[in-house]
Amino acid sequence: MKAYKIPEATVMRLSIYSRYLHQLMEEEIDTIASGDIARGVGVSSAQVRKDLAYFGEFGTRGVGYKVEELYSHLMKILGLDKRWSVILVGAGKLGSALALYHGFLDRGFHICTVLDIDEKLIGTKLNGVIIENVDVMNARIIENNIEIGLVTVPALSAQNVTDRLVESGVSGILNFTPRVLKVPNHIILRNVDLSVNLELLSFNLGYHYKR
Amino acid sequence: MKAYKIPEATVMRLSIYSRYLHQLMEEEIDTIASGDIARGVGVSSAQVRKDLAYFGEFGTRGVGYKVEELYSHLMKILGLDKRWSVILVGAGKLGSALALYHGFLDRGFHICTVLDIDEKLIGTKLNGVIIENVDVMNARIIENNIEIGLVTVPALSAQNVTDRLVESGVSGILNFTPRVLKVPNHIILRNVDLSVNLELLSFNLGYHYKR
DNA sequence: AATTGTTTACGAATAATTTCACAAAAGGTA
DNA sequence: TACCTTTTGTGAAATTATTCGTAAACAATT
Repeated sequence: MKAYKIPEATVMRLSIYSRYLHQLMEEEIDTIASGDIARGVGVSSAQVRKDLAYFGEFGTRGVGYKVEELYSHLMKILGLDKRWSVILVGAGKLGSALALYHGFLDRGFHICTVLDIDEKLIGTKLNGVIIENVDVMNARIIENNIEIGLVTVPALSAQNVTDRLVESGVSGILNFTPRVLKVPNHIILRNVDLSVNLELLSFNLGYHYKR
Repeated sequence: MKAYKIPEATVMRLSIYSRYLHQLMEEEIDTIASGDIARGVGVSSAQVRKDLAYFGEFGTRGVGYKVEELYSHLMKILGLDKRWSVILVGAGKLGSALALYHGFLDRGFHICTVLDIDEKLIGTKLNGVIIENVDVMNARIIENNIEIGLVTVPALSAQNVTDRLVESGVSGILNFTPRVLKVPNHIILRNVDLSVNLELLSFNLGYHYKR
């Protein structure tokens, strides 16, 4: 274990492993070998061990891993042993879809503030949270200790909203718009493209390599 | 150009490039260099050229690429020059979120059938499409020429729904459940995890490599 | 206590992807 | 026409990620 730079693919897989381990816990299985995890999530056993090796030694030779123990290690590594406060900016189709989706809360991401500029939306509730005017952004971020912002506004407002999120002090931003956003170095930015997966599927269905 | 196996990362980037080119078309820019695309989407110019090189020679040395021309090449490569008929199985929180999201239709993916087993949902409309009982799956897939299925049911039903989709003749499946699904070799399967991006963010925010 | 069968951890080997660097092609200019 | 500038296309090099192969560790059994 040396752990300087962890490959993104490794982190993604850890997230997958953790979900699989959770499933095993429900099935009351308490020990598992890398090969079983591998089969369970569709990678190689060497991959599983290599991924884990970035962070330490969690297993017992000849035995495997204690499910609960490994699970909590992974959750800790992923930063999911705490509750994250999240602000959602843009309560349109995509934004409200995300707000309604339970998968985030299940993993500790609590959308505690939802903002928009549309007067028709402001004041209505989304999954129990009142949609407010973007003007209150700074106040809400500070009072709720919000660290993560989800940007689901129209492309043209994306950079503006992002700048305001940064000024207000969030540390991470998940950008759902198809725009490249500029943020200072200390801010973690990730871009999400919902339809890219469908397009990958479309490519694989259609592209039967000419030549 | 040899193009046997195209890296997945390349296909993802093509999708990004295509969106950026579309933006350029709206701005009525008609020629662009790889370096500009690169800056626009946040990769290196060599990367852009390498990615394109898998599929042919689209540019003019000393000049760059004709925006519209490259755009339509990319859309063709990605299989987005046609309309895809899509079936959505599972009209719960996540399913309805996806059905309401416009981004899919914008890229040619038309969700023309939505199924569920919940009597309370069946008969109601989602984005203009009536939710029907899963019993009609086979009929709808055939009559609408559906090739792609989105699985947004609870984890426990996922494999069952998948099997039925395969039997009914879809060629591609996008799995939104946290389960590893088994499909025959000729079926293209992709797994999507909505919260994995948030978790990657969480990891990057939290993990300041001990040792 | 010795033996056997597993399974991890990890360095080494291999494979895949990205970046580099430059010749070749095109357009513009004199 | 010759020359200059720009930018592509692409092998080669560098980097990054994955797989392989095996020693070491452990449990179970005799």
